[in-house]
Amino acid sequence: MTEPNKLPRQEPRHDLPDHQPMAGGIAARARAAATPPYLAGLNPEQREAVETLDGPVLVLAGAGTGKTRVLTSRIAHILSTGRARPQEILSVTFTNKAAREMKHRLGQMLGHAVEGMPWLGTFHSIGGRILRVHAELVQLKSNFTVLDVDDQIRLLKQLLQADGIDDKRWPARMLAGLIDGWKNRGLTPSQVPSGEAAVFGNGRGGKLYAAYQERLKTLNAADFGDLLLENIRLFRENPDVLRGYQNRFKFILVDEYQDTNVAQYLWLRLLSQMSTRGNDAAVTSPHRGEVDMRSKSGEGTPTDERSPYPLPDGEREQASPVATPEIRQKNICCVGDDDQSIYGWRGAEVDNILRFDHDFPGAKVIRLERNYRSTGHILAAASHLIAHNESRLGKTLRTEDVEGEKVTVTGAWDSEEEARAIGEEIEQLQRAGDKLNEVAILVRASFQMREFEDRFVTLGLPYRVIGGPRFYERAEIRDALAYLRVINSPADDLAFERIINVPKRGIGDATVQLLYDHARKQRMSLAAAARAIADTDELKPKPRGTLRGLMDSFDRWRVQSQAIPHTELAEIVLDESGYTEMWQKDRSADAAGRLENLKELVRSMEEFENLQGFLEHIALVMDRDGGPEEDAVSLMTLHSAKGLEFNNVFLPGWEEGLFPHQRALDEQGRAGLEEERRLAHVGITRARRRAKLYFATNRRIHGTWSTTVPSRFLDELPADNVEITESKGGSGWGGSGGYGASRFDNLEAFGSSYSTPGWQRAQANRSRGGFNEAGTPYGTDGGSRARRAPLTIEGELIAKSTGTTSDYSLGDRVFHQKFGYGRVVRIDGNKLSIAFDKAGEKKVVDSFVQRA
DNA sequence: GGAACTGACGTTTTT
DNA sequence: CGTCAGTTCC
Repeated sequence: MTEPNKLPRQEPRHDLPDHQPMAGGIAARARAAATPPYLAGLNPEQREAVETLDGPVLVLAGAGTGKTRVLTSRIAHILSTGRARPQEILSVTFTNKAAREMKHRLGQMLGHAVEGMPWLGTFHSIGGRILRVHAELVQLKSNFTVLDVDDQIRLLKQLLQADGIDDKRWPARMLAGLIDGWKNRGLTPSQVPSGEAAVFGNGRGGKLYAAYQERLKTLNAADFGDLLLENIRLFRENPDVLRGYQNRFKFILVDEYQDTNVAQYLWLRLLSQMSTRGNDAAVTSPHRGEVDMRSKSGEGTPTDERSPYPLPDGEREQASPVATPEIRQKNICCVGDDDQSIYGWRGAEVDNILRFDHDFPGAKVIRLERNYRSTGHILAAASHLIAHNESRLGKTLRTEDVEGEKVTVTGAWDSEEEARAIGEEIEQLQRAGDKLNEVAILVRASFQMREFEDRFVTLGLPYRVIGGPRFYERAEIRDALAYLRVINSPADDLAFERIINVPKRGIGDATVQLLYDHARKQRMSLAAAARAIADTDELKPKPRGTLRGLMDSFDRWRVQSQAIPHTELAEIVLDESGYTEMWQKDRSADAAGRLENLKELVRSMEEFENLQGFLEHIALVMDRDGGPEEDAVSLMTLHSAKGLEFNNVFLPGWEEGLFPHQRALDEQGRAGLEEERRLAHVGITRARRRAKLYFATNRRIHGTWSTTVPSRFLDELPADNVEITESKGGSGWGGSGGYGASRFDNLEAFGSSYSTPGWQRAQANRSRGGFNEAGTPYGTDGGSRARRAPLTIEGELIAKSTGTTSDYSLGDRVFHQKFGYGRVVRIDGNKLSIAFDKAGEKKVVDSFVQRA
């Protein structure tokens, strides 16, 4: 497993000599005659998916059916039958995590490291690699910078300003979103439909996109979308280059195919065609039929009108709906599950997987339907639910596991009670000996997490939040990287601008503006302008001196960078720039974590040969993950739960408007609803032994309490596999509603089942137009016991055991990793009530705070 | 350069 | 209602 917060190893270079001499065909075949170990234990479908090497293959792998196993076994099979050498296999995933997992498992399977699999990686890292080799063909240099979202937006802001566009009315963020969307769909500036380009900035959207692209070239930079889009352009404009890659890759494997966007599809399409000499068939566009699967329901929501593939002009097929047979498809194998496509809102096209056999004629479709994860009731519930979707290829998951416990549905009065009930159930599981690591709470929206965090802090129940900002998105990491970028590439204006006054050194907006003007006039980089200005008297002495000092520092660092190891350089830079000091002085709650992150950054640099190599990979390859494996409940969104599994899964918030989310319904109509339903399906199928669903009758939305209606998804569950239970949190919701068509779907039906004092009290509160937290003291406080396990968020400690018993007294000033500073206002055993300066009053177990 | 105020916003998130 | 970013004011 990866070490906590470690970067993955540097991707092996693709020009390594073959270190693994492949056996010739005969020997390999002889060896394959006996069942090789990697095939043993596969079920017939899995085996077929592994052994069908020729032609396009789509493996529809339902949740828990051994998807990764099939992929890795297939690679092992290709290698050991001698059909291809490691460097002839292109294997793409979406996330670094998935890529790492595959490398890891492949290594285990083959019994040695997979250094020889240079083309196993994410779409973006592979696209980026190819782009670096041929950078000059797309007007870049091979050391181009990969911009993160923040850089992107700052760049766009500059363009908007230069164009005199009010960025209140037309925010840069919005334009970034549009451009991203266009790139996801494989559209270069000239290919964006004019109507769409017009929606931004009074018709200037398209021009801005073009200007942005141009500016990127000047800066020798590419954004994430470019890594694919420019790759596609590279292939289209340079058939010989494309042919080289087509020849190289004998086999293509794609993971999570249901999440591919149009650009990724186009890229795969280009690479998967057999290279054809002397005719450009190989570089023509993909072939798409006219049938839109989504239209089959005849539902007329306007959102369904959007064309499934707005291909650029000249790319559209005239009449032939099917790919010309002369274009032979390579051995491409896509693995995915249409029922787990949950990234449509981000450009993923479920249609890619739904139309696979159309796009890749003659494709063999193999269904993996045997689930090795969940018990019978859970699987039945999930299957029944997802069967309500129309746009799906259809699979029937089955298990040979026991029936197990039924899926439970529990109603709670409000979200607070929901959290309390779940907290208690978790404690009960814990008492019964279950590991907290085997417990997950999966929420639809991250705001739901808060209630659980508060509750767990009170209970002293260790938890960790999965997701949130990635390592390289953190301000301190980007700042540090910016320094290194400027050293590496003095013309990196974006990086220079980022740190010119970080830490604060008295170079204000006025100075920066002056630099800008000068840079533009003289057509030079900002850093060059800074140097020039520092030699004139355009600036007051103070900023002038500071600026000169900064430039001198960069000169010095740049000289040093030639002589000393890059990790050492990084330490020197962080130290001499005053950056480390800035955080050391900072008294805020997360300063310590930031310093820790900086250390981790430096440590991670060791994995790379030099600064340049580090910078080239960092934007693409760096991610969170790992973290100490203390026993703790996992708290995350449904989206980030994909691919994970737990014995016990709690699914709160199953209410109309929240889940399915109103916005998905409003903006995407039926397609949106179906994606939400897939999300529900993903959620339930994460569970091995227990899946527990909850809904709250009242939830605070945007500050005001509103009454909610249980999710329609609850009604779509099969009665036989579901048990309706009473909330253990107190007032509870009686299960008297019974089964049938409207178990949950109308408020009266279950509202009437309330008869507890709690409900009445709340009812009274509601008639007053709302009620506060103190007004809803339902149930009892869960058994609170101090636990000594440290808490982590993404590997950062948020609470540490002090090892001492409660010896705080009233009025003590304390510090809490999550809530910051506060004062003890009440003591109840080992539980303290603390009035936090920022977070308000909270009950906290004493071991979670330290003296300030 | 930092505190204090104001206004907008309030799903999901990888690379 | 609460947060956060952006702005203003000292």
